[in-house]
Amino acid sequence: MSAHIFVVEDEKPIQTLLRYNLEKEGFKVSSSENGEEALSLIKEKKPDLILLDWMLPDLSGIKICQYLKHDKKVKDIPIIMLTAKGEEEDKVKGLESGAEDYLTKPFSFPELLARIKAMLRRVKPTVVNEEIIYLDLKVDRVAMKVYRQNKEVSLGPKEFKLLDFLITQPKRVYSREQLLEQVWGEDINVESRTVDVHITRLRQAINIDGSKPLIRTVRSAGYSLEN
Amino acid sequence: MSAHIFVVEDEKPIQTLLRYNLEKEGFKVSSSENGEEALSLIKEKKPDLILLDWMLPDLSGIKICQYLKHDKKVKDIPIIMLTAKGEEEDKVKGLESGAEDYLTKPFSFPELLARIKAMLRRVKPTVVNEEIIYLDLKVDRVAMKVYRQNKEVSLGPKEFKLLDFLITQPKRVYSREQLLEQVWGEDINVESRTVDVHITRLRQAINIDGSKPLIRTVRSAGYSLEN
DNA sequence: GAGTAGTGTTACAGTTTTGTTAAATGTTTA
DNA sequence: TAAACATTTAACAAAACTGTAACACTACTC
Repeated sequence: MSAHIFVVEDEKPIQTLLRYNLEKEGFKVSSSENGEEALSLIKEKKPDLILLDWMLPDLSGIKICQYLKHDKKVKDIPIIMLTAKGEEEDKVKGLESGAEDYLTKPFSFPELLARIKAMLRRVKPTVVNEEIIYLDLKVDRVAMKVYRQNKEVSLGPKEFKLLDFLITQPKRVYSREQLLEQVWGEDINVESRTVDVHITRLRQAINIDGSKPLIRTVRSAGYSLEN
Repeated sequence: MSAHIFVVEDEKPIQTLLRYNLEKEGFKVSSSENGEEALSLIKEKKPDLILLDWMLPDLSGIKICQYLKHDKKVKDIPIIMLTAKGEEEDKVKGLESGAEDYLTKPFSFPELLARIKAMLRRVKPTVVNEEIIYLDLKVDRVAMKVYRQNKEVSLGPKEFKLLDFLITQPKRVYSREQLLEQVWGEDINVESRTVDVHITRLRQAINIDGSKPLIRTVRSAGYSLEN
């Protein structure tokens, strides 16, 4: 259920505060301090929701909004604007340029949280058919199924999560620590060798015929999904 | 674009003002001055959007909201609350009870209009299928009947709701929490194991012959309607 | 009022999944 | 090449998860 939220906010303290609180609520958080960077990161990461500060040093919020709403790949990501107090004009413009909601600074975090939840609740059914494909491997996040060469393979929960995470950025090498944090959870305390064992199990599970292993070991660094 | 907007507002002058302005914008407008009437009219007319005053003589806005959001037929109609100034608490409650947005009185009409447009733009045309068919399973939402291989099977209310929800997106895996929220209701407090028991009962009920179970268990995740 | 259907909870058994350990295997370095 | 280091794998016991029967309770029906 953990949704991914992208925060565009140039004021460091606010950004930190938002990140801290959102992560405490179990959201995955990415952020950027300027518009240009935000645009490319958003297209790369495809978050589930965007918190967008209206006043930015380079691009204005309205420009970002318009830009995002004209890009097929990201136009359905809901945007909540954060505006300075009393900028009536801006709110109207913002909503007209495609933002889904706005909040006036200063705002209470519970209120923001309620808005975010309301938004995600409404939007989530739209996010159907999340399928990720890499080579002959397909992960269907909605049905929670994995296919290799169009044949379904059965994975245990951990194996599924592990693969699901690895496939989001194929070829990228993740350390055991990163995998533990992302797949197992930060708090949990598990030997780092455990990752190895699960990697082995995952390898066996997705190894239809005696073809390539599909998971690369990078000595003294970690693993990546790759042939 | 003529959408149909329903206004629930007990203060006559405001209602008149809203109606006048909305109609000038080309919307079709219906309205009601009290909660009870509103509920039945909304279910009858199925508007595209609801403007809901938070302070009403009989039912409170929050009650209306909850009521509407638990009624399958109207729960997807977006609601914009109109709250008195500074009722922070109310906003949060409102959004949590299912409202999509709110506006604080006094508000400017352009702003309201922008909100309405943003909301309508976002909301997908709700497909209210009267009959949903998946494989040899048919759910008739109007008659509240379920057929398997054209033979009627009798389900209890909960089982019906459960199946009705599962069939809206076959193959999609729902967690026990999601099922509790959607089928039982958010506020209600029920053990999550209860879902298991009802799944078992539903399985037995729709299992005409000794064929496939039609409901898949996804260990550590939830259930999906699937063979 | 007794009888019935529908619900929610609990307990138990059976199964799957998981983390750990230790030995085996592989790779780099001096 | 040997020593040092890193990864793979099998085995096993513990933990987690699920299915279902049994039971209690409620709300209705006749």
